[in-house]
Amino acid sequence: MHATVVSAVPAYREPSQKRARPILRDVSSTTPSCVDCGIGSLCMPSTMGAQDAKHMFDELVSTRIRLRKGDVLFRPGDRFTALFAVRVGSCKTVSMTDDGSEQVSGHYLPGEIMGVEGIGNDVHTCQSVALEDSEICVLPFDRVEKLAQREGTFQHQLYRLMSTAIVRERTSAMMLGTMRAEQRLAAFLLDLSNRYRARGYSSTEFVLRMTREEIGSQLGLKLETVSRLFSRFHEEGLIEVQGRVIKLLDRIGLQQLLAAS
Amino acid sequence: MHATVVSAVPAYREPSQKRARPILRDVSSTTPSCVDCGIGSLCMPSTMGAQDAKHMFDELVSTRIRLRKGDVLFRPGDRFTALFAVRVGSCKTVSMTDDGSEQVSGHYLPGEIMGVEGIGNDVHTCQSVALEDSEICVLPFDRVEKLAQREGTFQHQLYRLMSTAIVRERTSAMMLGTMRAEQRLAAFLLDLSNRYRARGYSSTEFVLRMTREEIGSQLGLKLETVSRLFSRFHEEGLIEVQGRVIKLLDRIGLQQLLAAS
DNA sequence: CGCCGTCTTGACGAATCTCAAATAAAGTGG
DNA sequence: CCACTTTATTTGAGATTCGTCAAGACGGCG
Repeated sequence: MHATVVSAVPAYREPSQKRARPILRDVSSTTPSCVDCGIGSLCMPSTMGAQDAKHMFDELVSTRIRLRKGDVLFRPGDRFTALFAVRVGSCKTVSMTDDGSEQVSGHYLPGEIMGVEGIGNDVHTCQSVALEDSEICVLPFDRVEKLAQREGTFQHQLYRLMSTAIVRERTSAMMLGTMRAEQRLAAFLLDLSNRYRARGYSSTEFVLRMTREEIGSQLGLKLETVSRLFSRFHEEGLIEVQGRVIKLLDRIGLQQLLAAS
Repeated sequence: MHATVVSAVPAYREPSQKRARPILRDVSSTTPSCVDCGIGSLCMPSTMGAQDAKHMFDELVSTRIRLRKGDVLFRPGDRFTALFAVRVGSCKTVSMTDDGSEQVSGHYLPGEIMGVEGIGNDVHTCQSVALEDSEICVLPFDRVEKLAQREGTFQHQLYRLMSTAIVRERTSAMMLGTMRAEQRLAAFLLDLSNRYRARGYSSTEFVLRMTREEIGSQLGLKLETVSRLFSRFHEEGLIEVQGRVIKLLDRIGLQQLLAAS
């Protein structure tokens, strides 16, 4: 929809898709440093001590950006200059095929890092959009690179970050290639549940930040199919659904769905 | 099928899946160096001069391995110690979901590098199998790492390699999520054609090294569907099929298939 | 309170899978 | 090199899954 190419850092100020928005605020001065960040060492699962990791991050994070729901953090074609860590809130990434169709390709929770696919190509290849009001830590890549060069441990974390991204994409390709609709949705819910648990949130009750259409897009399904499946899972006593509020009632049952042929 | 975990380098000697095979020969001494390798700078699309790149590679390649069709280069769980560049032949990678289903996740031609997903996790997460008798260059990762540390340009190549892998996986997820069967197969053929052209082979006539089942697995389709589509493409004058020998007759037509809703 | 985006549900149709059988090709042992 | 065995491919018929189209309900926001 937008073709404008802008640098996302440090003074990113692109308006949202739907309406004019105030300039995104740099909230660095008003927020605590990485050392006190509640995310802990989730940002990069670390073999370093948590404290070491956090100090490193303090060195890396240049600014923080506040996004409002629907705001775009970066788009395809934007020059890659930084990685982005979700601090608060959540984002989706949307990719496009050459022929123009779009698909939700990623979903990022606090502590997860976006933009990795841009390393090495110097441009972003997808669009990142806030699913709710969010706060994003900006990690300028030149700093990341310098630190990686100086600190072998950190270099390894960077490799790990990229490997993880490869494995994540591959997992999602596997899901789309081998699973039926109900299995994909069950896998989606279980994955979400696990990631919430890892962040200290409830793993059995959470709010979906994506619409049925966005979930469907990520899973290669139509929104009606997603809706029907939620209803069916509900009937079968696997989950409880109230709009976007989900309760997992029978985790084992969901896991069995996955195993079933 | 096999659970044995072995180090793939330098003396990899796993028998094939079906029958005992002679120990894989290290053919380093009998083959020319990277400088003379016909692949040119394809191994890592490079911003360096081709000569520089080749010399670097000479420094990196420890041994070469000869695989016979069906031989396994590495498996999930194998310790990651090296990257593998296809020199001659071709390989597939096969990934497994937690519930045990398999899918072909990658297809590597001469000059392409396998094993990237193992960087950072220290284990391989998929299985690599030769689709035909092949020759593989082994790039021990400690050497890669050292060179990357010393040479900024090469470090960047390494990042690029990993980014490319991310984008490749994402592209394949997009295909599976948004395209219909005929579009997936058309995209598969066009991609193959482009990659053969980039290697100086005919882009209009080539031999498929995968079975219908393997192609289907990669595209999230059943072998019968792949077979039917080949027949239909043939009827429609898009391609000519003789078993695994494919001629592209109407590239435009195939591309139009992709664009079509 | 009414509008608009989102969600649910039904009926129908198309795409793809499953099962089955025949044919073709490739690999094996003599 | 041939005969035999095994594996791969093609093709058909019918079943299943999921998408499409359409209508109505729900819910949040101005």
